Amino acid sequence: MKKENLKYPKAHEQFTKYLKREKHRITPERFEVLEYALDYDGHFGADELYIEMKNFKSNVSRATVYNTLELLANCDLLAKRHFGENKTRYESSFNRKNHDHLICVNCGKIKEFSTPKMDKIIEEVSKEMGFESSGYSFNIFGRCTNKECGNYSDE
Amino acid sequence: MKKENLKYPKAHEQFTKYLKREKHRITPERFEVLEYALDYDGHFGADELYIEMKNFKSNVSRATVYNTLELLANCDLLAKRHFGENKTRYESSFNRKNHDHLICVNCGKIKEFSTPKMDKIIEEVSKEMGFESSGYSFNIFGRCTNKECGNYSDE
DNA sequence: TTCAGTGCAAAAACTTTGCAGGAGG
DNA sequence: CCTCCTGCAAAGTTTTTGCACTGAA
Repeated sequence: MKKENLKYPKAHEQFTKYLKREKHRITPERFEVLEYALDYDGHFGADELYIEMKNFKSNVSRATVYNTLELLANCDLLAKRHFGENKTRYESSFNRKNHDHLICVNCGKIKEFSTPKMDKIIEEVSKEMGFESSGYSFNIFGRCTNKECGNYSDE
Repeated sequence: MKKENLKYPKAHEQFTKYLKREKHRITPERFEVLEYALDYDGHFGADELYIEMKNFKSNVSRATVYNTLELLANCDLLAKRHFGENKTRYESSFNRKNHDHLICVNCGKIKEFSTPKMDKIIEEVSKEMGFESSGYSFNIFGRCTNKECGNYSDE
């Protein structure tokens, strides 16, 4: 069941431009992955998205999902994340501002935050170390201090 | 070939204390992993260390290496790292000060840096978000700007 | 027409688990 | 003596690869 009407025309356009520029072919499967990825609420792993798509009767293969997520990350429609597990997670970065993460090691919840100070630090460090930065990851691990945190589920 | 003379008596002591406190048994295998881990130059994965130990005719099993590295991380003799690959890396944090990492996406090299500003940011964010922080990871990705960077090897 | 992209399944890379036997406390 | 720990191998998880076929340009 392919989706007929595009929910994210701007994202489609951006992806199309990228694919042309990098001389990748424009295929319906790639746009199908795009739609599901942007629809996904929160962070997801490649295999999770694949399963989700299978549940909705999509025929896109696992290999294509992995391949396409990589492309979507390359053109900044998705952001790659690593939260200390041995798997790559993605999240939509389409029309969202940059942010970093607080990860509760007790309940597993992930909160977002952002601070303008990071940019300055990265700039300073890069200059000092002879480095041209293209991205970063900043995760704080710890525990929520609110009451409802307590029932750990490892996701 | 077990190592007969201990290269890291202080670390042994610290590990022993931890094992007793947490009611884990004190076994020669665990100390053997400790020695190899602290001897390792730079960051390493669990399996890498296992192979290294095998090469030196150690009989310690894979499961024990994985288990022991986890224990060593828990008592702060090692630090766990995730550099955007889907594997856990460790590095000695015994007698070393905290530091963050610059990762060259071109040549794979990892440089270390540290800045006192991170502590302040973490404190501020934690207070603001209702969070009790116990650790963090901060990696900057980009490219070295020096000449010898150019031959990418994915390690 | 051509070759990159696809689907599928098999393999790879890393980690965890089950089990039986052995040693630490 | 009672478990916890160990070694081994098997299984689990996530990602990548090989191959034959298809469809975008």
